[in-house]
Parts: sequence; structure tokens; C-alpha cells
Amino acid sequence: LTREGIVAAAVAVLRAEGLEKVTMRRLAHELDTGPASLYVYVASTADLHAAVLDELLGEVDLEAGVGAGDWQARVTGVLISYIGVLFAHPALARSAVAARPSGRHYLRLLERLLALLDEGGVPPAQAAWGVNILLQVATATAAEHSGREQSPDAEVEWSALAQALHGAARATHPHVRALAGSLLAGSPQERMSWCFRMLANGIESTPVPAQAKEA
Amino acid sequence: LTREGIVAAAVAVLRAEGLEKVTMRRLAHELDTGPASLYVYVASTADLHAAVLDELLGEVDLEAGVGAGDWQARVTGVLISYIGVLFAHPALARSAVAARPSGRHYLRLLERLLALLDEGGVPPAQAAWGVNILLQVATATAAEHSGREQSPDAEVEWSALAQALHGAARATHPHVRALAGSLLAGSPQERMSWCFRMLANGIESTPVPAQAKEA
DNA sequence: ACCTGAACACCGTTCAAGT
DNA sequence: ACCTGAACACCGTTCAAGT
Repeated sequence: LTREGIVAAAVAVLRAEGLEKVTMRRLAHELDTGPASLYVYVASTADLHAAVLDELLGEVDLEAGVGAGDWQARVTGVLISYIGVLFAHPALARSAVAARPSGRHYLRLLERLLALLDEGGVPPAQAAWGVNILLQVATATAAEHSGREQSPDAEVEWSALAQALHGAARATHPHVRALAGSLLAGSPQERMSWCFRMLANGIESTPVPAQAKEA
Repeated sequence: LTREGIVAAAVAVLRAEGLEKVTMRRLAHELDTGPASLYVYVASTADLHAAVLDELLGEVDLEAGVGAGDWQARVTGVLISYIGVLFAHPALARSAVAARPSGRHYLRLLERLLALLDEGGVPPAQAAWGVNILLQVATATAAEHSGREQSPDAEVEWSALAQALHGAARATHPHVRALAGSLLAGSPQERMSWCFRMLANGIESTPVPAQAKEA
């Protein structure tokens, strides 16, 4: 019984049955012991899920989009690969939104993104704050979309939104009414590409406050 | 026993003890019945939490930042008010990341943000896609920060990250090493203000693909 | 229709006691 | 030090049976 063994078993259960089944009791059963035994190596369920997340992050393709011309496309490529990895594990994406990861694969991803921003000539202080938002948006996007395909009432939720938007009263919600089409328009791919280009533009052109440059 | 009564009881429990206690069994106990009875009015725990979220959204101050000069400051004001509301209920913020809300208070917020972007002269198609990202970032920010103060090991997690960043090897993680200070710099307020200004700049200056303008 | 008791199939975490 | 049985205090959801 080791931490690595427990995490490996957790990843196996994740791939086979999803994060919902990655529980202390289930893992204990898998490793032929009782749940109490795991607490010697793992602080809590949250700790375990964080370890599983970092393991998965090893699959992100850091060279994605290297063929493409500009640095913005390369950043987009890496982040879309990151989203792809999280897409495969809906619940993990949701847990990643609240987590403050610091594992080795997370650091590797951070280093790569900072290198790409540097290549693009983005001022370092802006790159530092910007990379946080890039990862935050990517994580949230994965969490949001993965909510869709996972649960059976996701389709219901989506059409409830579409109905609410199109049914908004012209008198009280003129902008929602006028833009209902645009709000729902575009494929996920189109929206993600636009989103990351938009973020790159914003990060590139928005200076941070002077005193925050070195702290 | 009505849906409104159940939601009202849920909000009361949320305020008193947090979302973790807003469970079917607990609410049933509160309303002097069995958990099975609630399923006549509420489809699932997720449905219940979504209803509670929309209720809370009624507290967002849509006029925040109206004193300030430019539209960007007004958008930032509304979103910081939104973050403030979610901050008070950590777990709700996390659940909001995956949810696709469509309640009346959510629509009211959407309408206000679209109006502010319109005032700012942002092209409608860009405003439509942009408002999604603005709300997504605000929600994720609340979820992230609320993770901190809530759990006792949040401080541990944070210092683990700080250590990882400062301890990154110069050879393998040169950018992380060089920017460790900047990555952690700034107050939450400074970072949020920068973030929303950055997003406003990006949204304003990044055209959407032609075919997505009307769909 | 609406309501409910009881059951099914689970959870995380702690702790005293053992090896 | 490491491991464990057993317990404490819970969950969501379903369904047959009642009113």
C-alpha cells in the first residue's frame, strides 16, 4: 500500500467508471483493505482527486498547434488539447475549477504557456496574470460542456435556456431578445477559437498596474 | 407543500449552514415530511440547487459602478457585485460553473450586461459571445476564491503552489521561475479589475467569424 | 394526484484496538 | 509506524402502498 498505488488505482477507476466512483470506500475495496487504511497516504477525497487530475494533465499535448503560424494559434492549440483531456472526464473538470493545482504536470503546462506568451512578445507581468485567466477559462469551458453530455437532463437544461432567451419579453429584455440568436450561435470549436484569440488580444494590450509588476 | 416553499426553505438552510446541508433529506426534515415527497416538486438535487442559485442572483447590484466614467468600469462593477454574492456561498459558486442557468434573475443580469456592452459600442455579435465569457470568468473566480476561505487546508494548498512556483528548477522551468513573483502578485481586487478590463478590451477588438453573426 | 414508509445502495471520516 | 473493524452520521433516489 503506497500513495502511488492508490493514485494508480484511482486513475484506473476514473477511466473505467468516472470520478463519481473514485471514492475512498471503492478504492479500499479495489485494494483489498478498509477505507481507514487509505488515510495514511491520502489526506482526503479532495487530495485524491487533485492527484488524479495532475496525473491526467500528463496527457496534454504541449506541441499542439506548432504547425500554425502565430503564437496565438499555438496557445489555442495547447489549451484545446487541455480541454480535450478534461472533456473525457466531466466530473474531474468540475473539481478542477475549485482546485489550486501544483503538481508536476500542471507546472509543465504552465511553463509551456508562459514560453509561448514570451515568444509572442507579451510583457512578462501581463503574461503572468494572463496565463491564469487562460487556464481558468479553459477549465471552466471543459466543466461547462462536460455537464452537457454527461447528465440525461442536460438537453432539457439547454432547451430551457434557448426558450428563455427567445421568449424574453421585448419590453423588459430588449437586448436579450435581439441577440438570442447570436448568444447561441456557433460551434463549440468556433467559440473556443474566438475566445482564446480574444483573450490573447486582451492580455497583449492591457498593462497591469505599476506596483504589481514585481511582488 | 409547494415548489416555492421548498426553494424558500432551501435558501434559509443555505444562509444558515451552507449548500452542503441543502439536501433532500434535510429539507424534508425541515418541512416535516419524508424525502420522497419532495420529488413531486423538484426533479433532483441539481434542480434544487439551480433554483436556489437564481434566487440568490436577485441580490446582484445591477447599478454598481454607475458613478464611474466608462462602460468598462460599469461592467466590472456589476460583475464584482455578482462575485460578491457568490463569495458568500462557496459551494454554490462551484455548482454554478457547471450549471446552465435560465431563471428570471439570471436573465435580468444578462440583459443588463448586454445593455452596458451596447452602450460601450461593442458590436452585437461580439457582445453576445463576450458576455458568456465575462460571466464564466466571474463565476470561476468566485468558485476558485471561495475554495480558499472555506476549507481548512486551503492555506496549505496555496503555500504548496507558492513553493512549487518558487522552487521550480531554472533548467526545466525557466519562465515559471522567473515569473514566480508576478504569478502570485497583486490583491484579488487588482487582479479582478485587470481581468475585466482585459476582457473588455479583447471583446471590443476581436471580430467573430462572419457566419456566426446571425444563426 | 399527491404523499409517504421503507428500502436499496451507497458516502467520508474517525478512533480505539491490534500487529 | 502502519493497518483495520466497526461505528457515527449521513447521502440520493425509487417504488409499492396508501389517501
